[in-house]
Amino acid sequence: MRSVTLRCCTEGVEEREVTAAAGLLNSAPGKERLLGGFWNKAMSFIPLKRRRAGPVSEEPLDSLQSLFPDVCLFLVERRMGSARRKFLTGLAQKKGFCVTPQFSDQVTHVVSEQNSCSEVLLWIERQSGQKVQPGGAEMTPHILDITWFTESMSLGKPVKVEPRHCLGVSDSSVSRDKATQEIPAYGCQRRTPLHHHNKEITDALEILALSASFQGSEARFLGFTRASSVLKSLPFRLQSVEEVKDLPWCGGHSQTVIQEILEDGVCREVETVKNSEHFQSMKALTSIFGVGIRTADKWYRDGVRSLSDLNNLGGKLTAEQKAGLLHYTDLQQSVTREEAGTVEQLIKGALQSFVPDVRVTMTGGFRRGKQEGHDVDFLITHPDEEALNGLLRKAVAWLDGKHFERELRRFSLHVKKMSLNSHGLFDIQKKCHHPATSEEEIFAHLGLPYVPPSERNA
DNA sequence: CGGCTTACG
DNA sequence: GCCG
DNA sequence: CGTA
Repeated sequence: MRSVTLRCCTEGVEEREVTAAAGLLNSAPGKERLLGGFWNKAMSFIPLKRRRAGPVSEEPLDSLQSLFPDVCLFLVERRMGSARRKFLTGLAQKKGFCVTPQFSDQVTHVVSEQNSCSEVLLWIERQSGQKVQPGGAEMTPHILDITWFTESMSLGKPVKVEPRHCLGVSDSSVSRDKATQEIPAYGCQRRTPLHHHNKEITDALEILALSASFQGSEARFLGFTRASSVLKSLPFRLQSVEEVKDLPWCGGHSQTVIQEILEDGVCREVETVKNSEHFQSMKALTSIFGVGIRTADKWYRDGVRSLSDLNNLGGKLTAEQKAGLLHYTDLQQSVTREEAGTVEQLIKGALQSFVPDVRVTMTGGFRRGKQEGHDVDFLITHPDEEALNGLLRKAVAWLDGKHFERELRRFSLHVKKMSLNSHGLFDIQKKCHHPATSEEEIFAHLGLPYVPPSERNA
């Protein structure tokens, strides 16, 4: 096992991390040290005296009357889930929209997420017993995608209904051609499951990405990584290279790779890279904690090829690298999901014996559904801070999945002109922070459909 | 042809 | 490497 | 420069 990372948030204190040293859990004294080691540090972030949760100014319901009398929303809970529906309802009400919990003929805008039009109609009919006829008589509701909702929330008023917001009237009228479906360009606009249909190809592209980074080209690394990410989000298995011609990021070089894998099962360039001494050495050397590309490459030019060659390097190692080498095998061990769960219970139980209302949430790879990982991430939070500062900082920490997070920040900056940093969203042009209290609100404010953690493996 | 996440130790 |  |  590699490490346990805790992000600790408390009132008035910047988010801080405490990382326990590696391999401790495996030994009996290790457990002691695991808890003892970062324990005091972790506890020191939590106020000794529990502050009373401050007077939370609950907005009275009658102040939430609709600003838009001719608009009545109904949110379809199917595939949205009650928690998210509740959240979106609150968001809309805060912005002055009327949202009805029950479908009725008062409803003007039906909003759904991940349902087809016919699914929505069927669902409403079964739930409410009412027949809905979209596009028929003039007083019938719009059947809309969540995009209409998020755009309206961004603007603070109902946007004009456009064809792109509407779910197709009949499923057959919508093109079902899998090759022509629009795949958005940013990873944070797509759902990316951990397990997908084109692993052979994405593995190949990721080898080339890694190789590019070993050659010092972060840019080419990104190129291959984005191509790989797009293919991970495809809901089907590629059969021909033609199918990627219109996909973002799948340009000439990537297409060559894809075609070769599809036709021969292997790609010549990828095999060459995998067999190359530089690639193998760089992979071995950078696997040492504290050794990055620059150091590894310098060592390579000095003739170092493997870990054992490092003994001849003598004192040329930094303290961190010596530690990295010392704990090398420990650090290489991986943790199973079950072990992570055990650690979670261990930490949760122990922490809560001190401070009853502390909350422990697992984040990182396991939250995204991975069965194995090289570290376990937790977020430790305390209600005092939640009441005061909201959940945003934690939310940002939740937006994991390295590439996903990177894409989210790039989208935020380039499309929305907002910087997404550890303090939340900062509007560059208006020079102001946007009040956001949860992970979902970040997506909403960026006008993005919500992507659950398990689909952030971009 | 410029740009490619962000912050921290 | 790929896009705007 | 390295880590996440």
